[in-house]
Amino acid sequence: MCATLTGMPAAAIRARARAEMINEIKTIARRHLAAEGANLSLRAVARDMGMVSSAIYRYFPSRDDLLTALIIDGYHALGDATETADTEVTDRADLRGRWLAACHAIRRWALSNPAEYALLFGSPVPGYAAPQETTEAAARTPAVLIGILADGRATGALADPDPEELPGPVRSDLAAVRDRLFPGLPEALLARGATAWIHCFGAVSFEVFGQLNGVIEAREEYFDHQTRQMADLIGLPDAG
Amino acid sequence: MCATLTGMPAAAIRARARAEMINEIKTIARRHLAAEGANLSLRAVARDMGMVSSAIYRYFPSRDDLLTALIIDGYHALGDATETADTEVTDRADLRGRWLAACHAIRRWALSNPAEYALLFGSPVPGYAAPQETTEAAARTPAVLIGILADGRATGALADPDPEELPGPVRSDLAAVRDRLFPGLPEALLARGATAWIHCFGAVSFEVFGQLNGVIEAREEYFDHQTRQMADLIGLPDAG
DNA sequence: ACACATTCGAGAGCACTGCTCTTGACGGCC
DNA sequence: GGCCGTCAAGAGCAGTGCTCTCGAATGTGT
Repeated sequence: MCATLTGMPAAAIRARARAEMINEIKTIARRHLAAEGANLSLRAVARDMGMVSSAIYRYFPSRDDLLTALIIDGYHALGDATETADTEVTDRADLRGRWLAACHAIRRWALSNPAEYALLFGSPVPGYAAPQETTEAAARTPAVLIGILADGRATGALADPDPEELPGPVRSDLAAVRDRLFPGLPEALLARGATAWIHCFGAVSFEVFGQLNGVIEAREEYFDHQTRQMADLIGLPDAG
Repeated sequence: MCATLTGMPAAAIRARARAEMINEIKTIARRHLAAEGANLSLRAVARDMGMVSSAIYRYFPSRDDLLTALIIDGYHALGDATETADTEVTDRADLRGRWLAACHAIRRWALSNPAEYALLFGSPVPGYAAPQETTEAAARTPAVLIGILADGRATGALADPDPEELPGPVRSDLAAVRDRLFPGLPEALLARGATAWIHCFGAVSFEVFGQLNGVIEAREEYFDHQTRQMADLIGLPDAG
């Protein structure tokens, strides 16, 4: 292995070791997160790595920075899961199928990674303000959902809702989002998509945060049913 | 004041002092919760009371028990707010008006008590399992919402949705809830109400947990708009 | 009236946390 | 060989939840 490294400048190999170290810290931190929930202990992570706690601070200046890194990774993981679920629907014109696939992917990811999901969408940490990078990564998941609607409008499958159904201030807020991310999309269609996305988030949070305990047992069917109701609200047509 | 107490048996006056102590602890704990978020410190509460931390354990066997008490209080406060908002609508036949009033009351309470709201509906504490008492208190708020639908069905204002729109397992889960709380209500109507309630929870959580930051500024109008969309989904008629 | 039991607050102490600062060991670069 | 940046280690600070023991009240039974 030295053979492969001799050619590299010293700075590069150091940077490489550093990156691997950061990755290992994040991996172990994720494991702790999954096992014990949000109160992540730097010392415990350090113990698992056979290091002393102060050494972690060489790589993350504070616990919050570690959490930020995990949050960004989480948003990307969720975004990836949602994107692939959408792209795996071969019939691109099947808007409802794509919508359902994306929503189910969100739910599945959340159930597989409840602690990370709680980190992303649960109660915010008191003193913690999400830096700009997180909001960019966070936008990926709703972007997939709204993208389905944009596709539908582009092909004429989705009619433009009456813009008058939106209150003025809401319309201009949404217009700003539209201009940034989905040029040409009518605000009212964006609003319907946002409502459905917020419902999806609510349904997943309800389940992951335990509010469904003792009430609904057929969780997946229930989620599917609700998602279909919301697809109706958006006006997503059945396939074919 | 001794005059008012001399007649009481000693046990009663002790119990009274104890109850006042418990109330003061909860009040101060709530203040800390509002100021610094979920990581409530028993020692800080004790300091504010001029007591030593171990004395708190005379009244609450653990921090989790204090949290449980705060959670139950919170559910009741939210339930009260929602109930009064509904009952204050004088035209009891105005189902949509009652629904909107209740949802707005939920949002207002959450915005006024974000830390308590996070305690109720945010990420669950890792080792913490909500005892039975909390779920009873928790049921009050959705009960108000579903009660509006039950009223509408009783007066014939709300038609029964097609029961076939529900998957079998979901239907039997909901039937169990119905038999416990809303006898006679069709499962499909209950399902629509639950979907709208879950959306309401999602919209409020989205706002309280900061996911709307930098995206929507006209928060109240936006919430109102979404709630009206959901009222349409339920089939709530306009007033009159 | 005296002894007993209960209740309560205080204090010390344990094991743990995030974080800071200092120290000493490496390993390339001039 | 000397210099400098990088790194891990250790001690230490202030804080946490929680347990245990102690002394001081206070009301009760004899």
